Amino acid sequence: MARPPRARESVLDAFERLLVDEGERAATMDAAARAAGVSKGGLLYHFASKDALEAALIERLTVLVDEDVADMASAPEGPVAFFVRTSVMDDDPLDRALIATSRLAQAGHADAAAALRDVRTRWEEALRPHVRDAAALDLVLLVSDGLYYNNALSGTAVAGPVPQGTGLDELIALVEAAVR
Amino acid sequence: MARPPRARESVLDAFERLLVDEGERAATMDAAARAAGVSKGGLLYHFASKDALEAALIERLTVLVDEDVADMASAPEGPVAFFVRTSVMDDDPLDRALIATSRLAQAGHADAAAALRDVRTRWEEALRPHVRDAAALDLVLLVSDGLYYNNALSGTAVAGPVPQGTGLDELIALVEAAVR
DNA sequence: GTCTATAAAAAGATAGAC
DNA sequence: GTCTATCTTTTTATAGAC
Repeated sequence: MARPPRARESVLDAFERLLVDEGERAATMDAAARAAGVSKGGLLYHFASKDALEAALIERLTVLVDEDVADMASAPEGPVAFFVRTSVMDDDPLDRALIATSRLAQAGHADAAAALRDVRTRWEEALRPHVRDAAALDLVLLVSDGLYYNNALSGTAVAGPVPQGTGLDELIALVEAAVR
Repeated sequence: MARPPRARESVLDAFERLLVDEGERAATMDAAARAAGVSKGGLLYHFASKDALEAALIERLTVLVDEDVADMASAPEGPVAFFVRTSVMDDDPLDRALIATSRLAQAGHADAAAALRDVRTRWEEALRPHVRDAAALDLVLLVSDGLYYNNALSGTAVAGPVPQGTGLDELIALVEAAVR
């Protein structure tokens, strides 16, 4: 686990990319193998089943969220602003893993849905000390969820209406004023 | 179109229910036919292909959103409060059609994603006159998106953390204070 | 309008060579 | 570790009887 084989990582990357860019239907084992430049047999050496491939993606998400929660706690602009700002997809590894896992959850993968609920709970715990009350906490989390939801939709379609630049700064200011 | 055959409606209802309750993978034509109590051949008389079934669901959503936008304009508590409140799933036809279409979009159905973007644009137009500025409009829409996203996740898994009752009232008050 | 039977394609998975 | 070949199951779709 310390040094995962690069072919294995390539397959997982390709699987994640297919989920994000083309949706769950397109993310077959066959397509993931082809996109990673290996044969189906090669893929199956690293992931014995589709479920194993999906579990590996969820595990990747969990690790990335560990890092994110730590980063959030030490963010200079404060956890709330950091959290809302980083909810806007800039195509970083966490965003990709989150959208990909969301696709699995919507397809009916129970473990993916459970993982997403767990991620949300961890963010909730990290943010609670920094907002006024329960309604304020809901507001921050829901704005973040909304941003992710729109990012998730734009992946498969035309660019979504997610605020960027100045618009994003204004949104953050508005949220901070409401929850502080 | 004035009087759609009831068998046809049963199939569409069943397809929608499978999408919402069990996810896109479970929403096969076979499963929809069985759940509706007809044979596969019976289903195919009404919907010649899976794509036709999906298109009918999207059409259903469009009609329900027409009604919703009209209701919003005449809501006693005002469009913003009405909009946020009705974003919390109470299992009405619009909510179900919206979640079901969202599942298709995440699976990679381009028309479903386009329909959802169109729905969002129509809500945006209806709300714009009732909020202070662009950031306020973003805030309202994102909170709503966040509520739908959480509803969508709870469908396939354990009940989601969506505010209800007093908590919801407080959230609405917070949003209204921020955007008015 | 609804059914059964069947074909055709796609997806997941196994076996064994290299 | 990676490949090709093959098998099984599932899913979509067609044909034609009733």
